[in-house]
Amino acid sequence: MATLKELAKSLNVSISTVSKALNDAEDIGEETKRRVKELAETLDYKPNKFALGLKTKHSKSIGVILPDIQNPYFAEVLYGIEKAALEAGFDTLICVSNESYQQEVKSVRMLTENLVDGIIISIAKETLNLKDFQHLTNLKAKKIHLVQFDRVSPDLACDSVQIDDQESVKNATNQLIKSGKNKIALVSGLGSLNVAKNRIQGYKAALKENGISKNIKLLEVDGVDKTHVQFKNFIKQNTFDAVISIDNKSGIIFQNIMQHYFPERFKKVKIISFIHEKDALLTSPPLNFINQRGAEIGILSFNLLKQRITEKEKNKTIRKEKIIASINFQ
Amino acid sequence: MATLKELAKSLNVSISTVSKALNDAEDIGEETKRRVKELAETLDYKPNKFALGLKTKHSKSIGVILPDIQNPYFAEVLYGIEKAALEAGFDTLICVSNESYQQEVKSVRMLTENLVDGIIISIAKETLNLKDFQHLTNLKAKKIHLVQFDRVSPDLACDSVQIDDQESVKNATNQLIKSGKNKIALVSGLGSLNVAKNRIQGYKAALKENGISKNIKLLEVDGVDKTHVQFKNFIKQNTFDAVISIDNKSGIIFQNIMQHYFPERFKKVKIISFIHEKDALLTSPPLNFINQRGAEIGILSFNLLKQRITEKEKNKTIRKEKIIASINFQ
DNA sequence: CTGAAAGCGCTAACAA
DNA sequence: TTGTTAGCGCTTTCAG
Repeated sequence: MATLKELAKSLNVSISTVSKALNDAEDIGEETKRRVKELAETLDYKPNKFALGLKTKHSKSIGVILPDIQNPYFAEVLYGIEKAALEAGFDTLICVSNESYQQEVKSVRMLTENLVDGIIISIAKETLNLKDFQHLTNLKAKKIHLVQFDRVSPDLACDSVQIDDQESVKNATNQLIKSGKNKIALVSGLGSLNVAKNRIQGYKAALKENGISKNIKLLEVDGVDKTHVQFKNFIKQNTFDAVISIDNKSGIIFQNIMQHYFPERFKKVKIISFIHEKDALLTSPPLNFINQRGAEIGILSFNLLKQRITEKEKNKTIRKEKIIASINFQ
Repeated sequence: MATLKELAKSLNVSISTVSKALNDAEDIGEETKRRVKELAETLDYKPNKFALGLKTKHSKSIGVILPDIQNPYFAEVLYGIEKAALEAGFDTLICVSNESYQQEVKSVRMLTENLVDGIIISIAKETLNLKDFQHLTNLKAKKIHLVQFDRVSPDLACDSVQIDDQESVKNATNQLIKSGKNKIALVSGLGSLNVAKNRIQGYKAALKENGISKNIKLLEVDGVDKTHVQFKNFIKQNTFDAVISIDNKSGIIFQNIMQHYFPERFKKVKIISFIHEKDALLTSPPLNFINQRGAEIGILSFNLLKQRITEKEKNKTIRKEKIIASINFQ
């Protein structure tokens, strides 16, 4: 790897001249700049990140902490973040908390040691339950900016991006009602997450608006892996003409179980689910879906973070972006 | 963050003494070491990575390049790698190539600039087709070690870890045959990947061994997103009593389409699929699955890499690990 | 056994 | 307009 020193020697100028030329300093002659930049280009000069970090105390990189990389929604958000970060010339360090508080603390620590300029996080379930956010509030003192998405804690004073869960589910429910359904069940595999509460509220609000609150039917589980029997019993014991699934798996499972055990009843049921467009094609017929717009959320999160990183004046106003999900009936 | 300088001042010794004490150098008194370490502990001293990297030219970190983070198999391998790396005190930088050659080249470059000690990669489809591995062969000159997994190119002289695809599918096929099936179809969404070729070979080998080569039935597509119609036609036009899916989606889709359009025929068909245990529960009844043992592959890959990084004598022998998949009938 | 000093590659006063 | 220099935090050689 070429260094400033080598460039300087080749061009018979000083190291600082080269440095300044590459950084387009005011006080360097145009001709010199041209020569320096040309040689830098041909030698494929890249500044040494370690020297830079040591000097400047920041790294032009950001950290991302995801609760679960296996969830395609998070993977999609990550895609958006990386894309935006790459374009802006930032490296991205990715950590996965696996929903664990301890792991999240470790991740924050690792990112801090790597002098990231900011962190984008969706908080782990365990952390949310513990309500212990010290590892995150500490970041302010270290001048590391923080943006939350999706799993947003109101206790944290920082920018955030999320789907308007309540409004989105209310919309979806209303659409089902308009299409003639009035016995709508809701299935959740999200446990006690706030996200779940908001989505369920949206569902209830829609039923209430339409005067069918008595038809509320909820199936709530925490994780869907071993819940086939619960699903089957729920189907057996309840009548419904539509189902809303508010996580990324229960809709698929629900449809498949129903099709398998209750094929006749299934024909009259409309299911809509919070899943990725691609996963909607895993079932036959394909599932209707609520698009969480992960990539957009990722891009938006990065842009908020970048603004904080680059703005000189501290702007105290906290930005809370809410996106409405789009709803797709197949 | 505490620095050596601060420790030195507090203890009234020189910076170099502190440095040596923390690194357990031979020539420092036991008592001094104890005092230094104690203070370092209480002040939570962590060496500055940038200073270290600048000095030593390596970073105690590794890079991982995955073709697709949305594939739960890769996510699981990543989990294994991170776990092993964390225990060994290495940071992990993760890149996603999205199956793109250009992105892969960029990722290698980024990792190189970050002075990773080694890279674990599963090569992008596009790169494999282009057969252009220069960005990877270059790594040797930079003393960055390389380990491949899963998508292994024989053109690259480096350690590798993979499922024994041929043997694994042969096993699975034989088990189906033993259970009385003899019209076994194979479905692939993997396009022209080597992995697919090997798996198909295993399937053919098993049929041949059992004298039923005439029953070969293949459905090959590249990506499964918009192939419902192809799947349906295939089912309509062929008779089979079992199906092997060699990617992480086609099995699920196949079962669901069959259950939807051909429920009677479906009852007599046994399906086995290359998917994660959790995804096996997306369908009803659950899918039989071939366990690719992603976490183990991740751990093994990291351990190979770590050996290369830490060994002083260059060992020229290339290690090619092959793991046999386990097969789970539900 | 301990310390002084050089240097990794870079930036940014300050001098010329 | 360009160059000199100090210093970021660390390791390591060499001197004491």
